[in-house]
Amino acid sequence: MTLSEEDYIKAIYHLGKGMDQAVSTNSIAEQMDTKPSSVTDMVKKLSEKDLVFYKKYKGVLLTETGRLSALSIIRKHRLWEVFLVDKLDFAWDEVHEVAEQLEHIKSEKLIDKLDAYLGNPKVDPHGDPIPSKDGEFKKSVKRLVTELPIGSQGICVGVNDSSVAFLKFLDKNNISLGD
Amino acid sequence: MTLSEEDYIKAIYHLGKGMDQAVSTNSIAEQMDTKPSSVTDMVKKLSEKDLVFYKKYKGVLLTETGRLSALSIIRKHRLWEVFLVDKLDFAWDEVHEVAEQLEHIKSEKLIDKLDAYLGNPKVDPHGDPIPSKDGEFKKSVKRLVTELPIGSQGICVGVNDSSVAFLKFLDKNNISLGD
DNA sequence: AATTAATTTTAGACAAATCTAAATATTTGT
DNA sequence: ACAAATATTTAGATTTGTCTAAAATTAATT
Repeated sequence: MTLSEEDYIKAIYHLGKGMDQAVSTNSIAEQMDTKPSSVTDMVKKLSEKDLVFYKKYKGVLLTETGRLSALSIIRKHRLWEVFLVDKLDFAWDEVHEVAEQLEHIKSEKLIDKLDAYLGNPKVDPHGDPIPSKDGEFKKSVKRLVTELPIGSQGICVGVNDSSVAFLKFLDKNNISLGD
Repeated sequence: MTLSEEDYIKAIYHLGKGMDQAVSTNSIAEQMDTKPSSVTDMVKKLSEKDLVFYKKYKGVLLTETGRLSALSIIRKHRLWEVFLVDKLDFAWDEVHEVAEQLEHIKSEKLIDKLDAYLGNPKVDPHGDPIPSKDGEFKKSVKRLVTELPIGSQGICVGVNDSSVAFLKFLDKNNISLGD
């Protein structure tokens, strides 16, 4: 799988929310910052390789193979994010761009060893779940505190606003990741 | 700089032994497992970008910019090798292929932080020196034990034969990396 | 020094991934 | 339900990195 193919598969996965939702050409183009015509071309190629189901004008859907490929890429992305934050002291909001590159490194052994080295983490620094080697993971239900009914409980897994001011505010109120 | 350009620059550096030796089209082609005609094309492009000096039929030489680029790539390659061996428990002879991919990751911050995390190592797992951020490094003189005059001293920085049998032999004789 | 051999370059072609502009389908609004 | 708007695909072109085959240059040999 080429770098570009991987990017498309990942985008289709995210837009289709895991699976079962057909994804439009235009939405892929927007997500990937490219033109719809380019998407059509690539989607044909992915279809040839049995990574997606594709019917002209009807949108696109990942096959099981495609879904597993997407999860494998997401697994790598999130493991690298954990590495960057836990080991290299990156801030939450600095890791995405670099992980975007690291996720394409091809070596199963590397990912296995990295996973073990990080202590087999189950979530990334943003609280998103890390799929297991065989593509299993529990969909995390993330909600804004403001949307939680009063009295209910939850674990803090991330912030939308990562400005210094807001992080300081959280600090003052003794709220941090994992609480 | 594209991935392919980086590979060429690195190959030219290695073939030219650091600098000052003009490198032939054919030798680059052989090193990179490609055709001489492809090398000619690429070398023209690198010349446009002032990464190499190029005179038709006369071979190729890195410019100062080219040399620094090469050293930056080599720095990344070797730091990643240290990471793979020291932190992820890879064996000496397993790291090259993966480091070959990791060396192309673009993020200065990443390399700075990785360097610090690894304790600013000066040599990679094969005993080759790691260039500093600004391209400084001392050329290591590596020699085979069999070539050393009797009575002289040295530090063991690597092996040519990494077979299990030979490594066990070294173990029995209490010789290990760094001794 | 002239001819043969080796190396290097050019010319033209190809695959991958993209683009623009035009054509075709589908959806929407009334 | 049909015209207008929107979405999607096709056709043809471009860029990057590569290739083959042929031409040009340099090196080697007798």
